[in-house]
Amino acid sequence: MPLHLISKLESFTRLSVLDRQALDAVVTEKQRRLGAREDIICEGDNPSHVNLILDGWACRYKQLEDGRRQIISFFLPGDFCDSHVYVLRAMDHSIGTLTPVTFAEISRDSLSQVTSRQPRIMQALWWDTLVQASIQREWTVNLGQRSATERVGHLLCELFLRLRIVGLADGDGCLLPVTQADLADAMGLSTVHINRTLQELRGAGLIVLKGRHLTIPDLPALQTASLFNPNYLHLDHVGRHLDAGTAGEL
Amino acid sequence: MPLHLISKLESFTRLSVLDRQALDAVVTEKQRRLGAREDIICEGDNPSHVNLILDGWACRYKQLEDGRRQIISFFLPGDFCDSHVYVLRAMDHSIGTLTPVTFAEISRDSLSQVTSRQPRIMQALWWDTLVQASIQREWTVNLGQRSATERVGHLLCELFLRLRIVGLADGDGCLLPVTQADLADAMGLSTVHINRTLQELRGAGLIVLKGRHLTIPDLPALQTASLFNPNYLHLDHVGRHLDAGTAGEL
DNA sequence: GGCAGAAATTCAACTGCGTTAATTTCGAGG
DNA sequence: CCTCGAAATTAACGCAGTTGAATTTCTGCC
Repeated sequence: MPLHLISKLESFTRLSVLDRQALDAVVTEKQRRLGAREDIICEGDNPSHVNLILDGWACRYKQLEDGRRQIISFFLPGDFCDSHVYVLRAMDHSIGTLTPVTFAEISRDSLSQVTSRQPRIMQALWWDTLVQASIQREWTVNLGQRSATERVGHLLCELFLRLRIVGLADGDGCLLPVTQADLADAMGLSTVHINRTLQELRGAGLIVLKGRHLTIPDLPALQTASLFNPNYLHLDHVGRHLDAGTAGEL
Repeated sequence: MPLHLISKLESFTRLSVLDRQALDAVVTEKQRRLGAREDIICEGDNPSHVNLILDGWACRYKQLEDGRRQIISFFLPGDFCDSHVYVLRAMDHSIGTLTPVTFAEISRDSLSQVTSRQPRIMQALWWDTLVQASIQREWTVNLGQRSATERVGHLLCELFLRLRIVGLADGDGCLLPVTQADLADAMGLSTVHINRTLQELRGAGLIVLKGRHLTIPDLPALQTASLFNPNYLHLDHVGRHLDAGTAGEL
């Protein structure tokens, strides 16, 4: 049961075997797979269920009438694309894949059944939802205040830590399966300048980026250079669990 | 009972007399008042209750170590500052007043009691929460893609419409009780450039801004100029209710 | 009505990032 | 191994927005 979601939720609270089984059942119910650069759901659609990314990277994005595109958030394995969307009448943005993606379609009923029967899961999903909102706020700060270098550095710190809690980091590195154009759309910069910025980070020895693999040889250094403060990811519980030696290697 | 929150929620769903009474009780429980430029709650604090703005303007903000400040969102009368914050261990941002503010401190228990007893309220608060998240996403687009003029125009459209659904607009205008420095911190621009931008919008006849009062003589024109699409505010229900002649003038 | 501090406005010099476009490298498929 | 399209890289030039500082206009208060 290699469920990234579980590994993430367990960084917040401990789940019982029953909890895990319940989650597993919900996720197994209906799965879909898409190739890279396809839409999972489009602006204007009427959302009927919740999507959970199981494998691959996706993103939320909006396209302005004149073609400009903003990537609003990245979805990594274990991320929900909007629990509770169905309260709203129509999607105000689209969700698309960046790489080939496997995801679970969870019906409104299944989800509310699990959460009402397993209060731990309810609590954990709440935590996850709040963290996602917090990440969105941090992006506002990132786009509003940070220079290009700080901004990109900050994003790389965030993605690395997020991948780490779902068990997708390898030591001091991780996969970064997106193009520089994608990064540009996310950071509100041009591709040319993203390229310049990455060179600069490489030149300063803060990152090693070859092909689709990112290494951060000195995370604290990159964090400092990017004015990155991890508190917004609310990982405060993680340490304790790892120390207890229970979660961590799921 | 001049509760802006109620007027907002009724733009989403109809509330019963009981619903309204319940909300009123919760809000009356404990109220506080602060002057302008004070903090309601600070980064690092452990949140114990939910705050609801009753009167005045506040904002969410983050301050970087080197002093740069980003306003992450504006809170208008009727806005909740994070339902469910208390799930998290510590605030990752601060909430401060921009004008003198009256707000209600709602305890975790009171809130969960109301929502469990009045499902309509639960549903309406969910809608409100999702709309707030949607606004945060739109700010990401705003900061990432729009030019200074579009960006400021977009913000003014948003604030006007948000004030309108809580009954605080007067025809084609509303109060705008914030300084240009505040707008600058929200838009990721310098005060100098905010000033230039406002001049430009004035020059184009898109806004009239005198003292603390804003008039938008031709809202569709400002919307077009700002690439503003109101769908992200999810007001789709409002029209129907107003047509029915029930809500609107609360 | 006058004073003090805050807010708004204006100016000029400067720069970070965008734009356009050309060139090189990479990766998947034949 | 070769080819083709996508992605990455590089360079030159322009502009939107910044910085710092000075000036003017408000606003609240005595």
